[in-house]
Amino acid sequence: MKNQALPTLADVAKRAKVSTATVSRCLNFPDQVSASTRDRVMSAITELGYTPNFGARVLAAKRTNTIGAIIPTMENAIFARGLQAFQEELKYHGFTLLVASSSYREEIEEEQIHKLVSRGADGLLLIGAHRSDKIYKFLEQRNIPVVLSWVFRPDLNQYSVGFDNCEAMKELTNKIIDLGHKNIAVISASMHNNDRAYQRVLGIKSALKDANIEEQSLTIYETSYGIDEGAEAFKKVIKTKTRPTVILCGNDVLAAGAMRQAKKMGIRIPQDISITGFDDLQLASIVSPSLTTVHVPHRKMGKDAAQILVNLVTGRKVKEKSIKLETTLCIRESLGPVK
Amino acid sequence: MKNQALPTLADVAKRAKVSTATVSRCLNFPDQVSASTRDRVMSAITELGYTPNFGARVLAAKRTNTIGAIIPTMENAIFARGLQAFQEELKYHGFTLLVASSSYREEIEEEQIHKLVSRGADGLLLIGAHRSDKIYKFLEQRNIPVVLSWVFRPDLNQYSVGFDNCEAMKELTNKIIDLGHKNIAVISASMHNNDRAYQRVLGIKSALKDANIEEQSLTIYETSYGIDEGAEAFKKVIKTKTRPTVILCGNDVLAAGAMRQAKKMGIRIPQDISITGFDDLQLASIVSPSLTTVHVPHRKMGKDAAQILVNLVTGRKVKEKSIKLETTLCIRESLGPVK
DNA sequence: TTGTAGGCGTTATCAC
DNA sequence: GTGATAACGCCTACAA
Repeated sequence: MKNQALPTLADVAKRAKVSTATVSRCLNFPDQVSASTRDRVMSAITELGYTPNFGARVLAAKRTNTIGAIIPTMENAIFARGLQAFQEELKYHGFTLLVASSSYREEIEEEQIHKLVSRGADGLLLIGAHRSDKIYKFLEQRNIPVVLSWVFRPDLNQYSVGFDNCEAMKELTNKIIDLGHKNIAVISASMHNNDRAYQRVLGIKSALKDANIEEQSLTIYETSYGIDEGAEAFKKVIKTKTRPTVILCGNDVLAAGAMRQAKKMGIRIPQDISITGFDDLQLASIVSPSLTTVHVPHRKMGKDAAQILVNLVTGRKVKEKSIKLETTLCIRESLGPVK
Repeated sequence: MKNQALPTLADVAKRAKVSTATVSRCLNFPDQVSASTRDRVMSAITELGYTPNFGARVLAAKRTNTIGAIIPTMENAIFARGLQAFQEELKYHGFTLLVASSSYREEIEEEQIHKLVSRGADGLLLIGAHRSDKIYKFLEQRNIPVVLSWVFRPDLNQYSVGFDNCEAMKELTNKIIDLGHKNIAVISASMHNNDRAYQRVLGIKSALKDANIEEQSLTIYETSYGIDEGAEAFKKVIKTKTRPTVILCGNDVLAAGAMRQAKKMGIRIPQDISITGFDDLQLASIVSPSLTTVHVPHRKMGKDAAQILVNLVTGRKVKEKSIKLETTLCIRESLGPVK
């Protein structure tokens, strides 16, 4: 009852009075078959409501036309949007996307990588570069092409398409220093296993150094992803001895939380304190005051990553190992000069 | 070169000096195997870096422990968040999630349904109820359990877990009428193939009727999903002869767009015009004025849907065909009394 | 252009 | 507890 037999290739073949090989060809290489038999086969297929069995097909053909992607979380709009573009491009090339999420946790990501590979993913899109050598070796041994995104890391022996997190944040920090800010606080995502967050903070430090501002005056607060987390962090950060005149947040969501909390506490932005984000989510231009942030070319990143992966998987050459995309500063109302 | 042979069950068996059957048992029913041989097999597995071949497994076992989900778009946070909960619950039960998106288009959804089924999805999560009989028949014939979410539709012969879109919107509209509003405009998602949008507008009409307000005074503007679309719609709607005193938006994103445009045009919210949304995305409480909206229990919906699907797929009984979840009104600053 | 037949890596049913 | 072995549904040389 549960498994009433589904039609198979053989059923179609019988009905169309041809061999299974011919049916298979109709599906995979239609022009190797004469028009008349093809018609006969095709109508047999629709009459029977036949759908090829994916498992069998994979087993026999050894490729799946499937690309896997692992993102930290679907709840973060920036990944979702990049992935949408990635998927559209894959589809255009006849590939299917398999998504998994890691909840920002390294061991879960490894688990998901194994799962996607065992499901026959022909290639993988991963976010960021921080992961164990072991897992990179595993993928190499399995001959599974990997593209890292959200980072530009020519220093690593991996394909990557993304932007320089360090440089982007440094640029923003320079701007902030120009405005006279010296007491700077940072609300960052956990840097431990997140090289994007780490690099961003690195960018801040580098800018400070260039400006001869001592690192001592830099308060860094690490927290996890979320609006409430941003708000909570703001509470903490605001009470450091020398109150910061600006808070650089590692992403827009943390910044939105910080802004919410500031308002709640009657602290005016940017008059009393400036706040900046990173990502340029839609919400950045909607909140008021509008949020100063760094625009990330998520759609282009997704599309480029898809193209590279398709090329790698189909055995074509890929010129550059790493593609660098530009970010742009979005100076909006939430950043003002220090008084 | 491309496909250096991966270790198979047979390789493991040889190395552990047992039969393939035993290795298979170690993997699937460990306690049917003696501890000593199990240890031997397990170490052989790690030494070889063996991973089971998914395709072969599916072919032989006829089930995939995979549930498919098709959402309109990953870019809409509300779906992404519901899906996250859905996925967590599935994982807890040992199932894997396969996601696809339809771009709000019926024919693409059908295509994706076929794809997921051919990939061996044991069950399917779909959003809303609007789709052809043909596709429902297809799924029934294939014996694939389906759960609809985002809607509560006891009138249909399908499992569903969600809320009553009509009732929820009616409740909000009643509140609005209480505040004295009579000139009402609606910015809705396209209703053509979207029963959630359709039902929401139905709720508005129903409330008007109950209050003896003639439908003539109701302006409905349909548009597609997006902030910019909401802004554009606002421009149009605001210039109807009798300018509305309130605009009900079909979702928070459209509402955010409308608010942005209102500000741009110097129209004050809620003094000059009230605006409401639907979904209660995080942005609803962050924008200012904060957005009056309807809270949707997305996480519970995802979790419940996962549980039902797991039960159906594993052949267990499911008591109720439709589960109704409650929505809650979130009255915030963007809604005021009519002057 | 079409057909034959072997094999892909597992699972599961038997015996032993 | 363990081992043979027959499916599972499709692809793809190789032949015709």
